[in-house]
Amino acid sequence: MKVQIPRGTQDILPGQAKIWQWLEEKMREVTNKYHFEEIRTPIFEHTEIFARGVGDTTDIVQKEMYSFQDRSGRDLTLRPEGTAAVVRSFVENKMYGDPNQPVKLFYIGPMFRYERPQSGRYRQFVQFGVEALGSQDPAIDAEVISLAMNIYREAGLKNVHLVINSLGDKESRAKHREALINHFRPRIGEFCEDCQNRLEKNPLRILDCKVDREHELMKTAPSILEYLNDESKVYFDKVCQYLTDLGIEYTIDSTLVRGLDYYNATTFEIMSSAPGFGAITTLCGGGRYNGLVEEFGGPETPGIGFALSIERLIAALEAEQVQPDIHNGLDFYVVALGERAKDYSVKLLSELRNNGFSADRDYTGRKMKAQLKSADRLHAKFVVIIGEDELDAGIVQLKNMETGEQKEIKLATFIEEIKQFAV
RNA sequence: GCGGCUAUGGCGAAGUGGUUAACGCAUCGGAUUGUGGCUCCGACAUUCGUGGGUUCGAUUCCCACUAGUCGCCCCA
Repeated sequence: MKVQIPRGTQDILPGQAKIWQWLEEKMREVTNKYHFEEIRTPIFEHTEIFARGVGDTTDIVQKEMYSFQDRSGRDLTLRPEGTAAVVRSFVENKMYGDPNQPVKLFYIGPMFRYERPQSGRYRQFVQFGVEALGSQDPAIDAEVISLAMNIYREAGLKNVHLVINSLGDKESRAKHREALINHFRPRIGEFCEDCQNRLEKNPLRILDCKVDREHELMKTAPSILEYLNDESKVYFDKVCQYLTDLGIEYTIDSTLVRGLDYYNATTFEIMSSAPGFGAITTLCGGGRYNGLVEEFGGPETPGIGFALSIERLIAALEAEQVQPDIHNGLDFYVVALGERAKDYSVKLLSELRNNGFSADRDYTGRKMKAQLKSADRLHAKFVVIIGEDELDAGIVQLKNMETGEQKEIKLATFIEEIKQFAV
């Protein structure tokens, strides 16, 4: 038997888990302020949900899904992203009938994609995401973006920047796509192999090719922004205006393309510019998905959301050397010497814990010196020492590990006295 | 799916085609019968990712596999 974690997954050990808890707490605080409420959907769905929602032609659906059949032959897939499932739930639970619109939801949980792992990319990773369904007010776009920026700020990141774009509506996109193909097709032979493949599949992608970035056709390529109809243009301007009002800096990048089919109108990414960060700089991606609810059989309902990866957020924290404010001190460590004292320490520990203190002791039969060393290593604030002499005298020694001071405490009034000194 | 690099004790890390596999950290024990952080002494890899090959002999060379890591595609 191979005792080995599956590829692209990771154990989050106690030290790291503290950082996760800290971040999750921050996220709950922020979403609470913005009044988004948590939704928990299953970790797997019918494969159809993602195929339809994310798009049949996307890389996610074509080559990255963890799909399987259950014992009854149902086609199921471990969720590769959160939005499709949230929209499925929105429709299935008829949340469009909720008098409180828009419906503002957030989720946090593992996602799965069958990819070759590298820095910032895993097969199981955790996304935090937000979805606002039922409003087409540019102010909600700005609110969603501001929420994301807030999370990074609360986490303590400095080197993040927002990139925003508008893909317009279906019609604008189709026209732009056609214009791009016409622009590149006559001379596509001069481009790299990847770009030649992109021409029909996703011509927008050609624009952020790293190989051919100096080609003259790149500079003269039609921009999506020129193809926006008046309505889309006004909407996008308004989103940008709100961002400015909120004091959020951004850059407009008309080549910003998102890899999922459901996006339209506003799209955005938040990237890390921290030095030493890996090749993958996208921390967060999101956008509008008007039309997705209808795709799942619901009424016409606009939506916008984003997803961010906790793993990448933590990587960014490390790159910026942000130290989360995490304390894990132990209040008491009980040093017991001899069988009788060890027996008694069980009671002492329980008393301490029942009074709200964190407390631990040695269970490996170490000598006193080693027990104190353990207490020191665990950053215990106090050590309670109990041996034969103390037991006979009905006392314990209370030692302050920071100052080294030590005093006797009567067992009869143990907790009362402890509370005086330890609080 | 494609490519580069890597794989030695709990961790970090030297090393050699030949027989005792450096060192540092951590850990444990002792110096100090019951008092931590400093110091000193001692202990701690029948074994060098797995499988195969070359060889009198492989941890060292070759191949495959597995895993890690970084990058491409694409994405969070």
